[in-house]
Amino acid sequence: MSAAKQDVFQAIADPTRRKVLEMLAKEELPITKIKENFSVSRTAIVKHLHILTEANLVRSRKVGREKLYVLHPGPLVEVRDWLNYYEQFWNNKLSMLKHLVEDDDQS
Amino acid sequence: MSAAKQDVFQAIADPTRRKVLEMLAKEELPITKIKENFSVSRTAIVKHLHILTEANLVRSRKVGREKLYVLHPGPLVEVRDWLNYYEQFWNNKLSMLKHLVEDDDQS
DNA sequence: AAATTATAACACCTAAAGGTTACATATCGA
DNA sequence: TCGATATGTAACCTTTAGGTGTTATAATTT
Repeated sequence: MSAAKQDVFQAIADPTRRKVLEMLAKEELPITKIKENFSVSRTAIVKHLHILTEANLVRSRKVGREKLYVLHPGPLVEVRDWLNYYEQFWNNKLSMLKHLVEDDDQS
Repeated sequence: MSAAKQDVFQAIADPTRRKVLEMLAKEELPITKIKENFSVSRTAIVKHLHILTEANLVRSRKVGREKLYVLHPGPLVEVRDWLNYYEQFWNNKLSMLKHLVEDDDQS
């Protein structure tokens, strides 16, 4: 009965959404306050908040006429777990894969 | 003079690309071999490889008529650094933010 | 009660993402 | 050299992402 949940990787792909997450990590904020930090419309921000909510990365509660959003970091564990698999490569623990991290990295 | 580089967060947002990365972490592979693991067309795979290349997540070299791809994990550091900022929340180190990780997580 | 403020709900637009088919080119093996 | 194999790429299609503006509803303030 659950609608197709938004993928956390897809949710954090957008720079605006990452910035929103950063704001909500520091404090609980209503939509209007969040919007103040961006040049896009409030409607656009609301859409991003919907996506973040579907990915379970934020939670909201209604207080008076305001809707307050806050970070819910739980799903980020999935990203961390995914990353952990690749840690071994830049940690240089597998000598047979040493060449992968030895060459110059122009990024 | 550099073309707008692909964002690594955007590059890893697609499940197919993540699966490709996983394959290339294990061994260097030509396009045709990569394609065998997916039901999409070879052209689609090539496009994904282009995006991964632009994000500098893979490297390739031509050997005979084959083009061999391999993982280049370097740019993943950016994701790790980004994640590290959020580690504190699920590590429960900031008591004032305890409520963020205490509630049930239905994911 | 009236004016203001915060959010919700639509309808709509454009560009990009992700996919396809078709065709061209290059290399290998016999 | 010829056929099979590997890749490059152009043209096209459909869906979605990210954005807009407008209108409606609910709570607050004066």
